[in-house]
Amino acid sequence: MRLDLRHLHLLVAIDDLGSLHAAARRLHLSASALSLQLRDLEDRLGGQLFERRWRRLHVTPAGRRLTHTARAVLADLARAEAETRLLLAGHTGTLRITTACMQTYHWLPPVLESWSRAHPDTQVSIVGEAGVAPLDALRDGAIDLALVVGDAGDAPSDDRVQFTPLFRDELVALVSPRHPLARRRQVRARDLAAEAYWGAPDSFAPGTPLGDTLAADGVSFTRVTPLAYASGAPLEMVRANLGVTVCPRWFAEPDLARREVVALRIGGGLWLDWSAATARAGGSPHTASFIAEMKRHRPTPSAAG
DNA sequence: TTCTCTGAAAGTTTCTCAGC
DNA sequence: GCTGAGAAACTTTCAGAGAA
Repeated sequence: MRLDLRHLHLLVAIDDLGSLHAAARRLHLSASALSLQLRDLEDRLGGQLFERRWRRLHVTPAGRRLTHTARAVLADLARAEAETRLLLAGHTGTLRITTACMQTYHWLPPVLESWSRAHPDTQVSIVGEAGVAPLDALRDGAIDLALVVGDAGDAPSDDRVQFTPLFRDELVALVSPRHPLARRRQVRARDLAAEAYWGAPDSFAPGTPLGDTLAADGVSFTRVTPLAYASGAPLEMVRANLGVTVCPRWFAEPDLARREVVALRIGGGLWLDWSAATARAGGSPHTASFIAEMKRHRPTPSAAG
């Protein structure tokens, strides 16, 4: 069994466009050539990748699996090609970063914009998949810099990783102004546990500030709807008075300013210390200037509570 | 010889439109 | 609104050409 690059291009083009004819136009081939390629690929794999329905091709579950990988491989290859061109042209390379928390993408754009203007020869690449285990990615050399919660005191002892404190922000509970808890300035973990929770379950996983507070009170959320913070959906649910969510105060600052939600301190206050983790040796020479740029754009003390 | 391509032709399905 | 004819669009198959 041997998959060629042309097969990957074929899969993605048909999946995108829904027909062999359109895919052929995109790939600058004849439809008959693509038909043969597709049949060849299906013969090699021993099954259908696209279901022929009338004049359209619909991807099968098996085809979807392979198409997903084809997209990733082609995207990776395109990145590698672009970076290689930059290197060959004398540019200084790429700064690869990741973050352990999707919420940071709200303040990263101005950092990226400002830093890229000052470093036009260096491309910043956000390695999203490394966010799952950023320190591992750092040790493996897959990234140059990771935005993480915590510092050297929280991480397992490792001489290869260096932490630079960036800022501290407060984790608050958000409710609608119409919610009964909205009249309070402060809530206990057990008050929140009785509510419907909208947000990522890993935000109250064991070891997180919220998870530890819930555990200390001997309670846990029973009605949880997993939603990505980056989608904005948890805040929409809170605004509709359908429950609570917990996130950094600065993240909800626009909604707080418009009085569309109310922020409540949890217990005596839950705090997140954000750091930039970098490799002590062998990393990109640009990490220091990027960290300096992040410090310039960090959430302000008033927004961070 | 093998692989990959093009072009022609056949067959299928959808779209459009006139006629009822 | 329904029906049928013709046009258009599409996939598939086949024969043959060109490159390695």
